[in-house]
Amino acid sequence: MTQQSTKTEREDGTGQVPGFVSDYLLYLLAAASDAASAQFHAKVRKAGLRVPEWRVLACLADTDGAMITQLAKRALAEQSRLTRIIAQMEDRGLLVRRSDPADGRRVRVYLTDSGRALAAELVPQAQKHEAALMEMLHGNRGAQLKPALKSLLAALETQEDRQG
Amino acid sequence: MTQQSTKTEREDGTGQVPGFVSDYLLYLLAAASDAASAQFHAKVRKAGLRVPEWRVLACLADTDGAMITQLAKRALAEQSRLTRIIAQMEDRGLLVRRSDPADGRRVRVYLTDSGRALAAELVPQAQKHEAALMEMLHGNRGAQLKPALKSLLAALETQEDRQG
DNA sequence: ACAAACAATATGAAATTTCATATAGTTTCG
DNA sequence: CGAAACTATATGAAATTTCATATTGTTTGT
Repeated sequence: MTQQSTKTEREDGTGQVPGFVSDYLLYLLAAASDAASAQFHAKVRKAGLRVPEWRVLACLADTDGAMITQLAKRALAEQSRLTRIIAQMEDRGLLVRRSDPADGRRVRVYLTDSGRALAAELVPQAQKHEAALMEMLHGNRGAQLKPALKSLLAALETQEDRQG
Repeated sequence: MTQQSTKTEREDGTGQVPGFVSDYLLYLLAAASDAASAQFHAKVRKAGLRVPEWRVLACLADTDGAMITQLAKRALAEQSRLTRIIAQMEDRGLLVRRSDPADGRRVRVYLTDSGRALAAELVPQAQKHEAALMEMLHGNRGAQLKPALKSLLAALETQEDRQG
């Protein structure tokens, strides 16, 4: 029996209780996402961006000229929120919006040189941070993490598609 | 440039590009967390709770009488935000706050009968939903997901501890 | 070609979140 | 003991987010 304390609670910060939450998949996902992102997100903020802005930047670095709706999905933000984030980023000169000549409802978003420069600075930092994380998981089950997550995402997308 | 497709874009909703983001661990974690939670969080809202409130409820179902700070960590919310969420939940009669007799700075939070009843309704629903998710991943790499996430969390906590 | 249905983005207004800091209680140590 | 340092929670004020819906543009069916 390692710790059958009669104390009311543990003093280890997270309040390590066995319970439901600690083994609940949605908690593990959210907590892991939070914890894993924390350090890098601090760098993002030092670079003058908030997290959703960084996400937009990264998405655009991958796919310049994306539509608002696509960006919202990819950057995990609700559409009206994304519209305003894009507006702010445009004000700061990181990107420009142009309506799609082929379909006037669509607004396409393009990085400016300044935005591209910022992306060129942050993406490698993100990759470096990711490498450090993977390194940290070495020997453990790190190698299985990404494939498992992709698998989950794929399954969920399939499900979504079936449901409309 | 890497992108030699002549098409302006893909039409599959997520804008499936190879790119950086799609294979980036922090994106996979955040996206998986989001997507996996979506359905259940809809149920939570139908039960009249917002997501952070549900988290608080679940945490308290595990560890009644937790402190604000502990709850904030566990429910993945910033302290001042949690304070206000707790206040709202108290107004709704889901929980009560009592200051710790042993240390007057601490506020301990206890579920009321009403709160406990709600938890007793939602926790099994969460478990059922989780089971469905795990089921969905069957044959895939589902079995490895939780251990991998726990491993990541453990590694990150260790790291945090080292850094203070 | 027209109206209805649909799709993409924008926006007002209320609610929430954040950030910095205030407040209150506790521990440390000279 | 008493002051300084610290810890836990609360709060004001600005900024952001959400929700519902408006606006604008496109497609479909007749």
